[in-house]
Amino acid sequence: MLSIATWNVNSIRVRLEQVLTWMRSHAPDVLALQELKSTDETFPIGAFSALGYQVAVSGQATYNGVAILSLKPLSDVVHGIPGYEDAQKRVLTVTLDDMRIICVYVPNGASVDSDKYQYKLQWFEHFLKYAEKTKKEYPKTVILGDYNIAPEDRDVHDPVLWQGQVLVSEKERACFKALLALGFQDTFRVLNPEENNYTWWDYRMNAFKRNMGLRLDHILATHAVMVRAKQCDVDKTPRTWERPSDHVPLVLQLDD
DNA sequence: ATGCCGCCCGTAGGGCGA
Repeated sequence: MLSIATWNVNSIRVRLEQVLTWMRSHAPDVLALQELKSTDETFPIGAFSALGYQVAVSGQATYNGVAILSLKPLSDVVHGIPGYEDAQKRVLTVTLDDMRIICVYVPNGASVDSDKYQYKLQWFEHFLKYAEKTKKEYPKTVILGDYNIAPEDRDVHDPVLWQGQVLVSEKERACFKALLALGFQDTFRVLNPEENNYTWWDYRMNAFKRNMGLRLDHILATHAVMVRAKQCDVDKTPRTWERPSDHVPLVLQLDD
């Protein structure tokens, strides 16, 4: 078994002990992290190497920042989307054996009438080209992280309330569908066709207790990976801890 | 609803996230 997980931690400095606790009990082979809000210099590499993990990190002060932790050796580390200049650190790619792994933190978009929404859509066009190119070079590709898109109405606690809003809008969903059309599969949805589950709950309004959530974090995989996929599960437990991230881990299990 | 909560920077309160 190989387990591959993703978790938007909303500040690695604040969440370090929770991440370490979770890693000790789950022992993921690979953990992709988003929203580090940490520079490369302040990222706690030593804490993860002490658990036996190799670390690749693309940090940024205050906002964004992504990392990949792996028990197996990582190689061919690529920062960002090649050919697309972006000061925001949102993409990190590594190779593990013959598998390419892309950790992604898709822009939030703020609101559909904002410049940030336009940036999100434009950014995604570049990301689509990168995903397509990567899949051609690596038949076994996994893209995991915080997509900031709820793909369908069943991924939204109140689709009527959310209709047309950022994270749910048709243009954003078209971006996600374009990724699927390239040959990537939404592992959670394929393996749990009937399950309603979310990966993010707002800090406000007691949203977690009321299960007012969205499914924003995803692990996408090409067919050559999907044939090994056994389970993909949301772990809601860390959201019950003191001072949690607003996102929870998502874990994909692959047969050997 | 210019709201709610949490984090960052920096030491007040605005920017940002989702």
